Amino acid sequence: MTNIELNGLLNEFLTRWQIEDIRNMKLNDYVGTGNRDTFCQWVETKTRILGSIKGMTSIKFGIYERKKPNKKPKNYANGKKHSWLRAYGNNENEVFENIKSDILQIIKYSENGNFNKIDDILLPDLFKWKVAFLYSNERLIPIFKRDVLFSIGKHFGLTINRQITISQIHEKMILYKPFNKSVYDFMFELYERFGKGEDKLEIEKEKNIRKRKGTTKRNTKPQIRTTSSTSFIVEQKHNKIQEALKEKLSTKYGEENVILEENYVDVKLLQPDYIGFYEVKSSSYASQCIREALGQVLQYSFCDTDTRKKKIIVVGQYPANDQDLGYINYIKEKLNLDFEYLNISI
DNA sequence: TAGGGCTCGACCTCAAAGTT
DNA sequence: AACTTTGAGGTCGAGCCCTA
Repeated sequence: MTNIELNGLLNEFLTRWQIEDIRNMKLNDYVGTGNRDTFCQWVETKTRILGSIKGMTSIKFGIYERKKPNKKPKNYANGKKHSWLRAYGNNENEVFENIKSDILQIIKYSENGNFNKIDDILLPDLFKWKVAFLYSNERLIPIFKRDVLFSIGKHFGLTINRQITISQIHEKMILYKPFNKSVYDFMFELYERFGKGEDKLEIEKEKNIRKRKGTTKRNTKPQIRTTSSTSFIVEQKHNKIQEALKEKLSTKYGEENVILEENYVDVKLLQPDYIGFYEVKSSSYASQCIREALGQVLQYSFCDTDTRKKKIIVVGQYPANDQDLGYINYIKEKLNLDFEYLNISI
């Protein structure tokens, strides 16, 4: 499974389960026996290769449909067909609405990078952090098993006691992710070191399964969809950032000085003493945005015939972290460019 | 080619350990 | 003490391969 394929699977998930789909979701779209297209099926099984949350029972979803309606587990609340965590309410509908609103919260927090707020959500860790990962724009490392997380946390210098939160460990992992490695590469690396023996086996097994399946018809389908869905998601994000940037610049400099999409330049800003070329990128890390944008922007500013001074600004969604800043300074130094990185949150 | 045996994944139950 | 989390393990059925 290459990074591109993993990324394609993620985008397939995000295309199938957009926020609107979740808002409109009914209980039987969420969990259900025999239905392969439920949200929980996607999170647990279809995207298993993006970080497994197999192991615990279906109660990790907060509510599940029992295969044998008559066998009622005594630890949970039971309806005719469903069982759920008592804390979520007294009947199926109430419980499901509460869980749905929690899931929407998780997605919102995750998209905005407010990972510490996710700790307080009632759903079991395994499931809620997988959901968070899927919507995090690859800004979490997909490792979810408690013990493995604890070993990793310890390795990164955290004191593991009962006060430690999962988000703290995730923040550490993100911090230590080398910027030239994908979250999946880093996940495999960490799992190699900190996953227990049996877990390693499971991953090996999965790898083999994927390899074998790679040649069958079944696997070509998602790959074909991959390309289109990738650009779909990326485009959506790009447009959102571009809109937000335009708003911000218009407010500050006046609408008449902000030009969209002229000669393929995402946003151009006209000022008496300079022209700003803004190139918008949707990647998850500042360094990546810069890498993708620089060539383009240099060319635009070179081709523009205006004699005013030219400023180049690469725009991404997230603030630059320490590694990104190092990269930015390096480029500035080496290339002697009037160049900035700007983040616009959406 | 029917059917026995086997494996594997999916789903589920149980109970111990942990938490509040 | 009551409830939640978690690992271990059981059951079921689909799919595969082998053999009569």
